[in-house]
Amino acid sequence: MTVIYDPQNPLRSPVTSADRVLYAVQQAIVEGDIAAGSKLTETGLAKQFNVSRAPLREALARLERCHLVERTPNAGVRVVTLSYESLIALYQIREELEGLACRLAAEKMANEEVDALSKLLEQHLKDQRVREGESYYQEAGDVDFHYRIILASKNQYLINMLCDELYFLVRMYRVQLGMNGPRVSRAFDEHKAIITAIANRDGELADLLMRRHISASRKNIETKLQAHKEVS
Amino acid sequence: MTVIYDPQNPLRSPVTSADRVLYAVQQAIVEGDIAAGSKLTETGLAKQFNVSRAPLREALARLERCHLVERTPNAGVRVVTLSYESLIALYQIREELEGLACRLAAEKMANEEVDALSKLLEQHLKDQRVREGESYYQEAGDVDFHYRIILASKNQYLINMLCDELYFLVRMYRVQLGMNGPRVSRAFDEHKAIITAIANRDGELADLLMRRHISASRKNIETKLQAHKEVS
DNA sequence: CGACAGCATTATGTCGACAATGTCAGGAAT
DNA sequence: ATTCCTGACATTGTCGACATAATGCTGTCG
Repeated sequence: MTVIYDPQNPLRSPVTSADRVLYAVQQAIVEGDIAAGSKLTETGLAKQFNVSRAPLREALARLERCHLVERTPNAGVRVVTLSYESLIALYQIREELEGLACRLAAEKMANEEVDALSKLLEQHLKDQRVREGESYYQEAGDVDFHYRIILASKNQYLINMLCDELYFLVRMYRVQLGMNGPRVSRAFDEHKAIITAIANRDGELADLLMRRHISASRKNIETKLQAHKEVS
Repeated sequence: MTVIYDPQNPLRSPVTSADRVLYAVQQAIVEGDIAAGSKLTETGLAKQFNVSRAPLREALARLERCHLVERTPNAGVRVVTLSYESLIALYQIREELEGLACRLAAEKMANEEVDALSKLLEQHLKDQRVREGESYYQEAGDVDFHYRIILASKNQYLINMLCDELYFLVRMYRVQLGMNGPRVSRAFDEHKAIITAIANRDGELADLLMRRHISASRKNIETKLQAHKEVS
């Protein structure tokens, strides 16, 4: 299985042309450089990236896998549009799966890993760039935290579904709606509580806290999305 | 998004060569005609199905998506092998996601849909072929029941993940380990209880019952897998 | 006898071209 | 004026061939 987020390959160095194109287009979609809802033509993208349509089609297929584009047979692919319904649907699943991930992590994480994660969090708290609310670092820190717990679950399907199939979409919502508000410090406290639960090997509590954390995050995005819709 | 199990297209009529090949290979893997763990070569399969490698590669990519094969860059694809760890991992996720599906179905299913599902179940109970334990019909009936609930959740990501990405693997375990034992009647009772909970709009209970139902199913398969391993 | 290096073979990755399908604008008929 | 048909255009689906990387064999060396 091609794991897009490969713990052995965190920098995602492309081994093939299709990888290169995938990473580029993926980022462009997530960050809004390619507008949501716009149509992607194979020939156009192929020219743009100086590759033939074969690797490009593979890249599109993999974009479809992570729900960033939708394909209709004989018609083409279109970048997904952000909507209230999709956001809710996405976060409902995140609650379940990341809750499970927490429960499993509480069982399987080595003490050293827990310490490392705890240190990572402290480091992010001290990091000036985070405190100044620079969106990118904050985003990266949060994603890193969630990724580590998911990976610690050691459940291959769970890892694949969350890191490869859902998280790009999560990031798309957060980036495009500009999630850099006052939730930062509260999120840190929530992260801290989750780690503590995991350290205490209290899977049930870790599960509950993660669900609440994600639920709070969802509510936060909901308000932004509301504002976003009112503008457009 | 290409929904492999399309409620509008339950017979999965192939619209493209890639579809045709996909359906054929998918079934062959699920039913064990292509052995678990065996290597699939693009050229070989292309000749076998009288198509070029382009649509075949797409079919393989989609097989990868539903976790039936694993691809290593520049090395090829290999049919997955059944293992205890994978089975557990798979069912852990099913418990969470199908539990969620039940909860959502209890909210969103129309009364008519609940009645229809209830009737479907009664019909399966009466069906002679099911009572005689013919594996295929029993399998189909169970899958149908679960599919309907998942579809009733109206959560696109949930539907996609369960019906398109996980259920072929679930079926692979069941078919290849010969799940046609005495669990049938108990499963029917469990299904019945789930429908009742949904009819009563008790999402919490439906969730719990579905989790237990899947857990029981897992334990049932675990014993078969154990026997399977001891033989081989 | 075992291990390693080099080569031949095979399979995957990529390419450009053709075929089939969908899209859209313009005109004819109602 | 609106609807339907028609045909040209654009885009996707498929093909065969070439480039490149992995696999397996063979012969040689330790």
